[in-house]
Amino acid sequence: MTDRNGEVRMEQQPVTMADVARAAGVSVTTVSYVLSGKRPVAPAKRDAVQAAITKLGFRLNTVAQSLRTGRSSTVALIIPDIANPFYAQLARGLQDALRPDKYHVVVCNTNAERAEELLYLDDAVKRWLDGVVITPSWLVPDDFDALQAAGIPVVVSADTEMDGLDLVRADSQGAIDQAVGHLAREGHRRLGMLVGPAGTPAGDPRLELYRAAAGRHGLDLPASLVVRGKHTREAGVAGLRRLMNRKNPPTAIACVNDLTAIGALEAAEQMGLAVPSDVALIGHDDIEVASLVRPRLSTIRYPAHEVGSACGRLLLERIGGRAGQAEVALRTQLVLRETI
Amino acid sequence: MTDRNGEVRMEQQPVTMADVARAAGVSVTTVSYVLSGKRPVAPAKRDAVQAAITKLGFRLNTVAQSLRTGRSSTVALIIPDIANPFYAQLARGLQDALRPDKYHVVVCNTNAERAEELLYLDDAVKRWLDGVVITPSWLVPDDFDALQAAGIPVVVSADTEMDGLDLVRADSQGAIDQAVGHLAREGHRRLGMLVGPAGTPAGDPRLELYRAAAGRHGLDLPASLVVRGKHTREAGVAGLRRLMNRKNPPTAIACVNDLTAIGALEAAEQMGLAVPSDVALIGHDDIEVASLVRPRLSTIRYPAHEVGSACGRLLLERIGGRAGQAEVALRTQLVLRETI
DNA sequence: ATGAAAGCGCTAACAC
DNA sequence: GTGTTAGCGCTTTCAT
Repeated sequence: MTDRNGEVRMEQQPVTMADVARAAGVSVTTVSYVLSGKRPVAPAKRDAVQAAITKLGFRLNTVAQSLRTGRSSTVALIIPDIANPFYAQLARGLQDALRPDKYHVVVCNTNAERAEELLYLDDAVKRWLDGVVITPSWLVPDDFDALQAAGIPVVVSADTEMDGLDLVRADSQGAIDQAVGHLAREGHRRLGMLVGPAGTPAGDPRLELYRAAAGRHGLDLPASLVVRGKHTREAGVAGLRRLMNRKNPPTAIACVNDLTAIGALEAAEQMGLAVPSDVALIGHDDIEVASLVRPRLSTIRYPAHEVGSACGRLLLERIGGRAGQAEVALRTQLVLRETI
Repeated sequence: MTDRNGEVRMEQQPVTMADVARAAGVSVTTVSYVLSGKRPVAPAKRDAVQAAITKLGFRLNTVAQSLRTGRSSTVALIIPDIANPFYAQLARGLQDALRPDKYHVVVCNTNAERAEELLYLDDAVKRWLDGVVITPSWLVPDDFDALQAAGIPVVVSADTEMDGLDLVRADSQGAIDQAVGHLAREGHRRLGMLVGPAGTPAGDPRLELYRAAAGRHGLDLPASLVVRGKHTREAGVAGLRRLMNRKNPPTAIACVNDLTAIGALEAAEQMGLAVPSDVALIGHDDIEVASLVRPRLSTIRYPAHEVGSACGRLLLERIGGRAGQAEVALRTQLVLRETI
């Protein structure tokens, strides 16, 4: 390699503990213990070691440490897409919770594909990661067997329980009920929904919640008015078009998240439909853009950053060895803006 | 730990290569080579090894591999904040470029603080990361000496060259010139700017570009009209307020990025100022929300995803051992919407 | 309070 | 084509 002046430079040999020990006139054991503080060291030697460390520019080799201890100080965050603002916020929350303990977090994008999810789980055991937090799109509990066998704690962030795994969720039931109640009062009778694939954590739970609320408030949410798709803006535009082109379209549409709702908003505008007078629209998550679009999106606030940090704290407990299954449920909240 | 049924379960011993070798009746060398393919192995033994691997559920221990080879297959992405959509996009681009090679990327949020930046750089050498891509807020070339000494490739994503380091940038000069030209034609004469701290890669370059363009087109960009701050929405609202409360306010404001521009937009609305008739506003980056706010934000498109993947490709080259300094410059482009 | 030494699981000379 | 073996740099038991 070349340095800043274009001259060839040797890569320096890394300085090891043995080097420090030699320079300080002590054993590597002593060096190790001044670093870890796990056993008392005579002040004189302590100082000698510190001096040698700074003089030589020694840095503890974390991978050797990991090989020895079996702990890597890194956790994986496995999500559909970091470019989705919801997950970016969640990632931030997780990292904030983990930083005091100096964990690294590697973020893994699955594009909501099962193969990718599996691959990253496998990676986690191969790399001896200390934990994983995941928002699964297609995984079932059995898929985590290898992790469990390897003793790697998993916390899942999802709406719905995954048999035996730690869970961080937000309970949207109350907020959804309120939203649907509001719709009913506004005179809506036919509700449509844009949601994820059937049979997945990303598809069923929110739909069920809306279905139940619709029943309670006397709205119709017929199967013909639920359209399945990805959780993207594009899916939102496609979804609204399909719904509003039905012979008997809904007057209100619930969207699985804000991204799809925003797509729906665009599509409505393109079709010349006014929101909420021609179609009411409701999102989920309350990502930042929700309040930036016009009309401002009514949505169900799902606190991504808090979810992330809750996942982090739970993970830390598990890594620390505290066993047992936990389910932490965050508060969700209807935020009424201009689209319903 | 407890398994899904609540029963206590032992953590299984990891299966090692030695186990596989024993089961297959070969040496660990052979196992290693069937895995790496770095030397031919007799088909019969190959099959025996494969069989043993699947039978025992063996997984290569990556950290042992790293200790031995000195390569960790992970790189760091060091940025101010993953919750900023621009960086989230960049992260995605980087990951997409790196995935075929199975690199892990750990994302590190610095909050644009020098201490954090330094800390993560140090981490990179301690963990023997294979490379780092960074958008520095405060670092100077000397800060990278330890990485260079350790032979860890660095690519920086910034507007301005950092002496001796690989750089991925976009050249905004042309687009900024166009934007300012447009402003001049619209009759603007006093231009203000919201920008980062002086003396930093986040502060100076874009300001200089605007200053030069202003000069060329006969606009004034006096020091009294440049306000320094963070690159956040909040800084945007504060900034616009300060500027528009001057005795002699600007008629147009250039913002260092879209987030601040959006903050400015909000502040303008709150102050009852119409955009662009009372103040024209221009952003930078063209993150997704730019086209979602009303009025739609005119901005300079800086392709985050492409930048990220360019960083990834460059890093791969360097890790592969190709030396030399590169500077890749992406295309930037004025996108005219409704705010200027 | 300190040190010697045995590995953690793997790779890659170096023999054969 | 295959195996033996010496480490990579650290932690930690065991002895002193």
